[in-house]
Amino acid sequence: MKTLKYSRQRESIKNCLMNRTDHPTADALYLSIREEFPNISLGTVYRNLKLLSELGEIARFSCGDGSEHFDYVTEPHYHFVCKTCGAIIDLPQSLVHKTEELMTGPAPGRVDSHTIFFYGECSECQQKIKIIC
Amino acid sequence: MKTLKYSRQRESIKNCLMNRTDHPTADALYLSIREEFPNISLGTVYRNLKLLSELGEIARFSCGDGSEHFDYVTEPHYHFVCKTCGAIIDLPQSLVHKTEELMTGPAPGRVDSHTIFFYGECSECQQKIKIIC
DNA sequence: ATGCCTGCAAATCCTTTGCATTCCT
DNA sequence: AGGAATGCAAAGGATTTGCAGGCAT
Repeated sequence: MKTLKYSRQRESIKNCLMNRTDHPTADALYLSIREEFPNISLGTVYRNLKLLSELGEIARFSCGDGSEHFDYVTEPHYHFVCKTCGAIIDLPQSLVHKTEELMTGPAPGRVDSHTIFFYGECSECQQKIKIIC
Repeated sequence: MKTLKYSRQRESIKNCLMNRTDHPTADALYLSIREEFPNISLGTVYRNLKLLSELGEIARFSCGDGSEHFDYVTEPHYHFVCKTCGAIIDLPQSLVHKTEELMTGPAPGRVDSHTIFFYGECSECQQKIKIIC
């Protein structure tokens, strides 16, 4: 079993992630945390995020925008990704159960988990006036 | 409208991708193509894959393993990812229609598309004897 | 005191880009 | 000829890692 020793930095990373619902990247988290710990290093943020996701305390996923995102919510759920502003929004968990029923079908092996990303435009962005270039 | 001038390299990239069902990365494709074009450069492969995916001739996705994968099949379909060997296997298109019905529900905006990744272990890997370290 | 954790910087991996040259049309 | 496309190498962004010193137990 892995031994984890307390560290203020890791504590603050967990807290920061817990208080956000925007699924930040390592760098976004780093920028927030620097307000409390001006000396924290990006490497420490990466190291702890990796550690915590390996322990299953947080979730990690990539939605295709080039960097990894992190989530304090580890229960299975889906995400909506706005192509315009990049927002990542949680979808209700009830969808997961319905989807699981669908794939009890023809999987080429044992399925342990699955993720869904929906891509579109969030309602906020839809309301903005579009400038045609 | 974008003008595309013929090039042997791009032709070979398309052909190579068409003949594979393993959803290669840019680098994997590069290694294959080098057998026919020993002088092709990795940059050219990346440039053409980017171009072709922007034109919608091929599909591009990331499944969380750190690099982008490419697919000659552009019709919507889902993927099964083996956690053990990394294989990426196509799932039947029929699932897509069923899933679309599920999310006509509570999306926080306009949904244009979606992707699903199933993670597990493919039947081949399941059959292999596991060595306990 | 021991060993995990940190900050820093260098290293690595993946992808894009600038430039001079070559290849299509 | 003129404009794309290429090869090469350098640059860029994201993430990991090596190391010496610091902190928790």
